[in-house]
Order: sequence, then structure tokens, then C-alpha cells
Amino acid sequence: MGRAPCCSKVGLHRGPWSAKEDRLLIQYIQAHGEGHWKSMPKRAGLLRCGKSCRLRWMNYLRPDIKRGNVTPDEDDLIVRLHALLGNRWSLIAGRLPGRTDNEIKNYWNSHLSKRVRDHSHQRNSNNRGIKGPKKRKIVTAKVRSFTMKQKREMNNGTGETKMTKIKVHQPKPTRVSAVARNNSCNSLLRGSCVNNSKNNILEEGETAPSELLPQQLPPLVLQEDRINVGEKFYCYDHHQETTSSCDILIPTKEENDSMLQEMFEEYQELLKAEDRVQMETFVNSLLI
DNA sequence: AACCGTGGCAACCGCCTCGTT
DNA sequence: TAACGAGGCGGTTGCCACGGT
Repeated sequence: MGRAPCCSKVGLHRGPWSAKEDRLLIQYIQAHGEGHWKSMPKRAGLLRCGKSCRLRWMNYLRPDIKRGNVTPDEDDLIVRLHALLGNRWSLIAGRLPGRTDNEIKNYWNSHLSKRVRDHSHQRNSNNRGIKGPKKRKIVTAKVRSFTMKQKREMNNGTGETKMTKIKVHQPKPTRVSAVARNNSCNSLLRGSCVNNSKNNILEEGETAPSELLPQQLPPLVLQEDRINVGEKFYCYDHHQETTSSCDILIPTKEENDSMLQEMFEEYQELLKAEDRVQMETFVNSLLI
């Protein structure tokens, strides 16, 4: 199966997009719509590969994109969704209107991962009666991030800061199966759903105790359609009432959506109540 | 003023899935 | 059923701006 040659191999432009290129891409998509990325650059008069065009459009030029100023609510939501979904950025982005997977990924990597790590570290340290890490560096980084964003927005000519309360949306149609590609699903399983302690691995034929199942799912609703991603686990076979060997437990799409829906309903309630203390408890409950 | 280290983020890369033939 | 191509995803890279010294 051949992969499309990357830009460098066919002498196309790479690196930052110029204003002219942006204009060409926008004009083309406004006239002809999205899709057919492979042939688009040529027809739009761009010396870029299709992937590059798609990325530029999806992450930067799309008119419905909300850039910068991640609100505290969005921030909380990202943390919670990450605790639930792991590094499934597109799924997380699907719940945050106007945010792209790339932006959320970057935001997580540069802001939240450190905070969550520190939070976790702090909690561990507190448990042991040891002082937690200094926070100074993070505060500095956040301040810098804010000023840089402000500057960029000033340069864009908007200069206004919008603090809009986010709405909870159904996810965009997304390929859930992407989870099976790498270890990113581990955080989903280990972080919030499944106790992966070795003692809880079942022997083949053994009945699955309810505490082994994903916590937010009713017990014994697991079907046989789990995804194999190369890590030993066992599934409960609903019909034969036995466990059978499979590689890992992944909620089905319906289960996943149902979990998310429940979570968002709870979240919306807290948003309505505007109870920051409860909200914090709610968010903290998801920090690993 | 110059240099260096760090952080943010746009863009790229490589792999995967899905639809089509 | 296999091969192929397009689109999508997450991980990673590299540039640039900023702050500290």
C-alpha cells in the first residue's frame, strides 16, 4: 500500500503559510467546498500537498474556529475529558465547539499536562507529608502565554477577549477506532475506567467481578466486540456467561457516548449552579 | 546589549482506517 | 478478498518570542 509522497519529495512548499496562500485556499474552499484534498492544491493554484492544505484549513482557516483564550470552563472540561478519553484529541475537540484537536493537544502539552502532573505529585507528596513542587515556573509560563496570545490577537486586529460560556455538544462524527492505534488508550483504561492491577486480571472462564468493569458502565454489559490493541485482558462474554481472552477493554461507541452524555449532564448542572467549589471537586475527582 | 534557556504553537510525519474498485 | 487511495489521527519537530542573567 503506497503512501502519498510528502511535500519535500515532490518539491512543494513547506513550512509556514503565507497570507497569499491562505487567501488562495480560502477562496477555493469558499467556491468549491472542502474535500478532495489531494487534487485541491493544484486546482487552487497552491504549491502545497493536500495534507498540508487540509491541516491549514482545519486548524487555522476554518471560519468557525475560536482561537486563544481558553476559558476556565473549557480548561476544566479538557482536563475531565482527557481523564476519561486519554489522548483522543479529536474526540475531546468534538466536545469543544470551535476548538481543534491540534489546539487542544498543544494546550494540553503546554499547560495542562504539567498542571495535572504537579497536582498528582502534590497529592502524593501531601500524603507523604513532603512539600510539593514549586509553582512559580508554571505561573510565569501562564502569564507569558497570556501576553503572547494577547499580542497575537492584537496583531490580528481583533484585540477583544471573549469569555463565552461553553455549550456541551454531541461529538462530531469521528472515527472512534483510532484509539486502537497506540498506547494512548492506556490512560483511558488505567486512568479512569479500569483498575488494571495485576490481581484483577481474570483467568479464562472466570466470571468478571463488577469492580473490574469500567466504573461508569453497568456490570456485565460488555459485548464481544472489544478492540485488540496488543495488551492482555479478558472480556466477559455476555451470551456464554464466561470471560474470554481478549487484549484490552474498550467501551463500545454507544457506551462511550452514554458515559460522555452522563458526564456532560453533570457538568452542565454544575455550570448552571455556578458553584465553583463543587466544580473544582468535580474536576479534581478526575485528576489521576 | 547580547546571549541563553524555555515555552507556545503551527506544521510536518508516519501510521491507521475506511471506502472503492 | 486484496489492493489502492484519500482522509484522519496522534506524536513530534522546529521556529519564534519572551524572560532571565
